Amino acid sequence: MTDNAEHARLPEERLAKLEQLRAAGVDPYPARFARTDLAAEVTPTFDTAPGRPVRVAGRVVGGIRRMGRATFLHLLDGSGQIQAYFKQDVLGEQAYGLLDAIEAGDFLGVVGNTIRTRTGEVTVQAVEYAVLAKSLRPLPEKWHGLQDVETRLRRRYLDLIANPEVADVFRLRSRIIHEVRTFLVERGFLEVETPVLQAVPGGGAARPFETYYNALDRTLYLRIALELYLKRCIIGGIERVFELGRNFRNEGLSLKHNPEFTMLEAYQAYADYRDIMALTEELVATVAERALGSPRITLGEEEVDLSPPWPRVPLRDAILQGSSVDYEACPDAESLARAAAEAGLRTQPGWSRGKLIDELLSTFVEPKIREPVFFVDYPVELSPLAKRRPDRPDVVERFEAFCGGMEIANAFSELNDPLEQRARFLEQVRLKGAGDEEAQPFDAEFLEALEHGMPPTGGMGMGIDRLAMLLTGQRRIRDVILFPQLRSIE
RNA sequence: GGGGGCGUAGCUCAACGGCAGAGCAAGGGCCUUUUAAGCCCGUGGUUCAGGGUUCGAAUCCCUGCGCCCUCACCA
Repeated sequence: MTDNAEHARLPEERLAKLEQLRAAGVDPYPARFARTDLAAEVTPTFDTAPGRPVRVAGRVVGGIRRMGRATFLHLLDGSGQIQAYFKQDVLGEQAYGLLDAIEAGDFLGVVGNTIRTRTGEVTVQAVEYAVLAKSLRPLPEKWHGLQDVETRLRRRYLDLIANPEVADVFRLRSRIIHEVRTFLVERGFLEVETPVLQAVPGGGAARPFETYYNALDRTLYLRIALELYLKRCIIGGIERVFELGRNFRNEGLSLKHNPEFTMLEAYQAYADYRDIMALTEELVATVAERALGSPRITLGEEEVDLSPPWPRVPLRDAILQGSSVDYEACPDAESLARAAAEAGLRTQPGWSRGKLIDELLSTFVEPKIREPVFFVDYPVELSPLAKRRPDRPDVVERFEAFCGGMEIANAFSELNDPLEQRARFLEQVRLKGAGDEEAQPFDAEFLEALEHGMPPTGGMGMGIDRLAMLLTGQRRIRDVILFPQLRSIE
């Protein structure tokens, strides 16, 4: 639906019910109701204490079964549903009669005793009830639920009410993030918060959102990564540090991309990328175990085991196997572009060697990955912030973790040689000048910090939305983000 | 941005060149253990918006808006 005027109109029948309540002296929006019981807890406690008094509250969902002088309905609260049963001879004619003004969507508080109905459902038989909030708009249809994707996303609250499995996904997402945080804190990591508004949007390769700060009369950018500030923390002596926060990238929407997304970055002094690999696989398996009860997850038809250790595969071997292209046999962009084109990659003129390698990876390798795997030995030109392997200066101490057809983590032994970092930044600046829009900016303040000395450090970034997709079995990133980006309504 | 599909009642969907419909929701009536309650009766429409073709358009054509799929882009 795109017609705002249509939605602005309130159903007159609902307004009439509201007036009916007010005319009877009922406040349709009272400030409080003393709830003592959650819907989901009423049924399991019935057998040990049948007939006990309870006070439940929630939204009226589903159909109201009005049968003359008896009425049944279900209340939905944050824990689940419970049936309530109203009889005229218990409530009295006036209170019972006011149920006429109650509709699906309204919030009710019910005071009563638990009973088991003829069909076996534990139910609260009302002694009294209170209107807690009158709803002025109808809920989506109860049987088919809410199907229209646009409505589900634009008015997610209706989706949450109509489709209980959606609420389950977000409960699980919360649990996953909690377990990630717990895992890191248990291992001595300190959680910090670093600036979202940055003068130099570094730490990754992406186009930033730009904004303007009036008081200082300067352009600022929303961060695209957490990296450079967390390294400042390491330099400052916080030896294990992490941040769970939102990054912003001014790029396209896809099944796996939203312009704002949640990132975990964790840095550990005196660790290298091998230590971080062990940390990463243990983190994912532990979070799955604690949030789902098992390190085994379901991906479509398949079951995938996240338990460590995950295989370590050189990137060159993975691409060779996936595409028959051996990029180490192609030392320059021209020869690699030819080989990639022969393998079926649709190349574009001007792509760098690094770009070609990345395209080979994402086209021929990434989509086929099911079980978790680490790719290692990344070419230095793809990794301006990573340390070189001492025995092989053409590759860096870096890995990316893949699972279920997605990249879920990226990590390296952090480059802590300030002079080399300066040279790498200058190379990025050169690439930017040559038209590479993803090349990273020169960050003089970060370099100055690095010049004060950073201990050997391993660092890792993990896409939390993608981790949530993996562990909740969702195919689309927007299904694990409550309010994903959509085009605006006129 | 390219290609394809879709947009009809509050919701889920029909009608596909010839009177815009059903189920649910909402309204009225009956019903004191229902749970997709049931039975009876009514109500509800700028067919996304604008233009065109036609005797006649929800239907065909064009433009715009939005959503979905897909490709591109996005490590």
